[in-house]
Amino acid sequence: MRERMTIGEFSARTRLSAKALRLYDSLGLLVPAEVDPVTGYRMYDAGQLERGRRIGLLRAVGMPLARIGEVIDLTGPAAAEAIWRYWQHAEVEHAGRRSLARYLEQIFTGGSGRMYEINTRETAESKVLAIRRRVTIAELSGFVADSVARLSGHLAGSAAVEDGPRLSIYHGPVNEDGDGPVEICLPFKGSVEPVDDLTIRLEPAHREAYTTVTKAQFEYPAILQAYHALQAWFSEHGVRSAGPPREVHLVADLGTAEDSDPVADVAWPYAS
Amino acid sequence: MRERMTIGEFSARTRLSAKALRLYDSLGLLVPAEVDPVTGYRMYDAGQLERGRRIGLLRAVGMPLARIGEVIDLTGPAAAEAIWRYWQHAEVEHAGRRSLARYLEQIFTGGSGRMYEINTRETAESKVLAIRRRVTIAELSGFVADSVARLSGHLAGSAAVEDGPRLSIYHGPVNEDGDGPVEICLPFKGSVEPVDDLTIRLEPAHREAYTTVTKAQFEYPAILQAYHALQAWFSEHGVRSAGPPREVHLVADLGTAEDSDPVADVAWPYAS
DNA sequence: TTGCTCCTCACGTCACGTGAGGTGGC
DNA sequence: TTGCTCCTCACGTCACGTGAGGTGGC
Repeated sequence: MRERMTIGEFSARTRLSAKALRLYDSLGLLVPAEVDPVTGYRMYDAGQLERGRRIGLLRAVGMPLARIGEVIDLTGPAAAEAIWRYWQHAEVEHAGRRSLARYLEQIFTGGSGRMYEINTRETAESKVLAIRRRVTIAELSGFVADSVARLSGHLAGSAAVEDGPRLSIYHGPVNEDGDGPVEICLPFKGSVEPVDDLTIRLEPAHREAYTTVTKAQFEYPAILQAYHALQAWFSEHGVRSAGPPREVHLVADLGTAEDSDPVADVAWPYAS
Repeated sequence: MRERMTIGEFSARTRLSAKALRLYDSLGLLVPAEVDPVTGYRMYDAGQLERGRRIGLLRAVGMPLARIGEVIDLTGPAAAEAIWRYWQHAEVEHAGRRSLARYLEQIFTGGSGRMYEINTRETAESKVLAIRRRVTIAELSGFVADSVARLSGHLAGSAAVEDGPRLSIYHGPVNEDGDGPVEICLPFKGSVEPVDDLTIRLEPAHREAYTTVTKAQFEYPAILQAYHALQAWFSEHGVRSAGPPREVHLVADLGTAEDSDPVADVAWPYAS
């Protein structure tokens, strides 16, 4: 005979609340071994205790229920990799927040915040091959990589050649769960036909302020520091932004860069 | 003349959404310089941009709006300390999650999980002076410290003496935002009068399984590992818990302990 | 007059906690 | 028969996003 228990006992033995258990049931994440069709009473099997406890531990690590649903039935190396990947993401986010927290201490104590050196330059008008989409933070790095590959692939099969560093232009705010239109641009010389959602346009000449960031400073949310430093610089110098901010890619492949390597300029067009 | 702008422009220049700005207004966190009494249009002052940006940065660090409300008007060392304290808390939490994530990789890959050595022992019946309350995770360490001070203070002024290590007994689950009754107990010899919410009771003799944890393993959520290891041990040995789990304090002052110092036994009474 | 921006509800998200009001099992 | 446990709504929390339906300003 298998050992059966009510939700109350199962709750005590897994340290999950009854409310949480009912939710996991309705989501199909942890379904009682038996539900009385008349009373609706849930009966759990002793063999389900370990699954319940694992769900509780994964929640304590911060994993959302949907993700837990994908992970909970894995075993062996597949399970280890899924958890490791989730955790690496959490580590990167945490490192970004740490960097921002330090920067905030600087700002609030009135430290002149000279952690970012700001320079200015003129850019010339250029033709760009571009793709634009609304993405969330989580999709961003994948979108940039895919887009660069598609755009440079298309250029390679044409009568045009790349001419200048690649750009990510942020037409709206991109943060935790909000999304904004992001445009990836490859400046080129020669001529190229538009195809599918790839467009061709002129990026106008302008004056911009910029600061160079390292790979560690380039991840969200640490990257916000650079934006803030540029905005502060605008205020100090009595100028105003004159277009969406952009990231100017200094390296082709982020994967091979060290945390302390400069990988991009964060640049913002401005006018008096 | 001060420079005034609509919510749309203020939104673009702070990269905060209009929805967020309306929320901050209603919370009194960032109130527009002027609101048209007829149309309800919000007009912001250029001088408010920096405040808006700081709120955005603090949100990106993960600080809740209520906390931001307490911090945003601070300057100098007071501001630095407030941010630092918040961040230290985040660091401790993150370290706990990291430890849990490693443990989960172990469990899921079927690693026998021998990260915690489990032993058993018999405990004798003892008189305890105790205080019990429902607390959340955030209040827990303060509650333990205060309670120990109150209980030992009361014992010091009586005809009794402490007799054995101090206990924290968890009568219900304590986690992120849920709370469970927690009881702090000081075993003693002699006699003592109950006062206010301090009670005197017998802690019964029992057999318990236990594992010793270091200071690093003692913080939530890393501490969940020890509980899980004990539960797994129960399953392996075909026994059942016979009372609420407890933490047996091995050191008087956590503050002076190193991360790798053993500071407590996590113990759980059981029966066949 | 036509877009564009702004306004205020109201509902959705996520993972539950907390009653309310009612019933089953010992 | 009396508590205790269990059940299902329904609403609250947090920090917004996303329409719906309506209006102001150029």
